[in-house]
Amino acid sequence: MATVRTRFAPSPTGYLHLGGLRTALYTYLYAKQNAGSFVLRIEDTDQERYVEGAVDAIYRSMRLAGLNWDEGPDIGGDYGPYVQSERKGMYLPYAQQLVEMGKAYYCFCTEARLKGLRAEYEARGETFKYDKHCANLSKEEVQARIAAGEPYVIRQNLPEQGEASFDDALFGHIAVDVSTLDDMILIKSDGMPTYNFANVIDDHTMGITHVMRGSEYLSSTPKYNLLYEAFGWEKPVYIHLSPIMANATRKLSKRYGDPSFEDLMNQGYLKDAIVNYIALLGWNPGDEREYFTLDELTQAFSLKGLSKSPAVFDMMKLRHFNFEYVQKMNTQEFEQAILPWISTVIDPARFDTHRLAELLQPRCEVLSELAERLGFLNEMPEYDLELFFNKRMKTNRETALPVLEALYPLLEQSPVWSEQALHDAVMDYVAQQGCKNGFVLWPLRIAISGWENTPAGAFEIAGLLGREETLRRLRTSMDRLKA
RNA sequence: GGCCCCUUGGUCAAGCGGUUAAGACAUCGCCCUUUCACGGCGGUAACAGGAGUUCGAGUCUCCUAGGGGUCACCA
Repeated sequence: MATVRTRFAPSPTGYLHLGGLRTALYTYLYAKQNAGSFVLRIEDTDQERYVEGAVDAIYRSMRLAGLNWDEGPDIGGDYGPYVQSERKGMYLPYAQQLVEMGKAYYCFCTEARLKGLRAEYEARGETFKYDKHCANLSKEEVQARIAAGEPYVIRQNLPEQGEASFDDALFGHIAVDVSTLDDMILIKSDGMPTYNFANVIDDHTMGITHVMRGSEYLSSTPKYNLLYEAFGWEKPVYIHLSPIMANATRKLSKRYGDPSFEDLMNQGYLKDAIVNYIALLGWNPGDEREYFTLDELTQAFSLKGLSKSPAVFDMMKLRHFNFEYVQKMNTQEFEQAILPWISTVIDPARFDTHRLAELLQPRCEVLSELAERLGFLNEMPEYDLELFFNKRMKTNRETALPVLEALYPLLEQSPVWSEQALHDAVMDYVAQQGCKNGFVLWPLRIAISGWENTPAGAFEIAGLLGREETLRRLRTSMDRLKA
C-alpha cells in the first residue's frame, strides 16, 4: 500500500478559524498515525481575497498547535512549489489535454452575456446552468480568437446525462445526476485555475492519498471525479467533515465574531486545551477518554470515530478543558503563564507571585479572568461596611469591631509574619473564645481585603500583603467601624 | 426552489436488532468549607414525528418535519 500523504490546503484569507484548525488536526493525525506525510499547501488562486499576513498567521497557528508539516511553502519538499500561485504554469497544459479529449472547451463568453443568461434563468425560476454556447467552436475559430487576444476561460465539458459519483469514507456513496451540474470553469481568464481544477491537479501531482476537507465540498466532489476519470488517475480517499457550528443553525464564523484559534489564545485559553477540545468536536475515541496529548490523539484517532452530523462549539466545555489543563501545569509553569495577565492589575514585584500562583491555580479556568480578581491586593478598596454582615457566620458590623480589636495586637505581636504563624495566633484566639471559625475569620478577611469574595482566605491575604499593609488596613477598617 | 447530506438530554456524544439508553460539560440539590473556588455524593434531562420490516427497532426501509450544504471567472 502506498505511503499515506495528506494535505491541509487553506486559503490565505485570514486567521485560522477553529473549523480549519480541526481539519488540519485530523489531517495531521491521520498522516502521522500511518507514518505518512502531512503537506501544507496554500491555495491562493483568488488574488482578490488574498489577505496580507494571512499565510504567516496560518503558519503561526499551526506551529503553535503542534501541527508541523513535512512539506510546505516555507520548508519545501519533493512536490513543490506548495503555493498554487507559484504553480500557475502547471495547470494550463492539463486543461489543454482535457480540451484535446473533448472533456473541456474554451469559452469566450463575456460577463455581460453570462449575466443576461443568468437573468433569463432566474426569470424562469430555474437554476442557472451554462448553456454550452462555446462548447462547439471549431478549433480554428478558437485559435483565431485566442490569437486575437480575446479573453477566455476553459470549462469542463460535462456529459448531457448520466451520473457522477464518488465514495466518501464517512458519508458513503454520493451520486448526483450530471444534468443538474454546470460546466464549471477550470481556468479563469487571468490564467489561474479555479479551486475546482487546481485541487484535482495538485492532489494528484503531489501524490495525495487522503483528502480531508469541509463538507461544503461534498456536493461538488462528484464532478471532480469526472476529471480524475478523464485523466485516468487514481482517486484519493475522500473524507468530508461536518462543520463546527456556533449554534444549531449557524456555522462558526469570524464574521459573527466567533473566535479564531489565536483569539482564544489571546483570551487566556491554553493551546493544548483548545486542540484537545476541538479534536472532540466531531470525533470520539470510542472509549471514555477525554484528555489527549497530540501524541495520544495520533494513537487514538480513527476514521470510525468521525461524526457525520455538525457539532456545536460549546465555550463552557472549552472552559472546563482549560481548567483541567491549567491544573496539569506545575506551579512554576503556571506562575510564568499568569504573569503577563496579572501584571495588568498588580505590581508583581510587590507580591510573592509564587504563592499567588499556588492560590490562583486551583481556581483558574481562563487566564484572562485572573486579573479582575486581584484588584483588592494593590489597593484597599472603598468597601461597604455591610460586607461585615454574614448570616451564616453570624457576623455583622457590630460583632466585627471587638473581634478585630482583639485580633490586632495578636497579629501585631506575631514574631514572624507567615501564614502559619498568623493562622496559629488567630485560631488560638478562636479556641479561647469558643466561637465558630467564621465568626472571626469572616470579618478579618473583609477588613483586610474589602471584597466579599477573594481568591484566598484571610491568612493567605495577610501573608501576601505583608505585616505593615495588613495592619494598616486593619486600622482603617476599625476606624471606619467605630465612626 | 433543484440536488446532496444530517437528526439520541441544553451541548459534545456512546450505542451498530434484545441495555434500567453510557460518559462528559452545563444545570439543580446535599456534603466539605474562613469567602470564592476545588473536591465528594446525588438528582433533573434524550432516541424529531409517522408508517412499515421483525417475536423484538434508537439501531433496517419509506414518508413527513426540521436543520445544514451546494447551485460563482470563492475556496
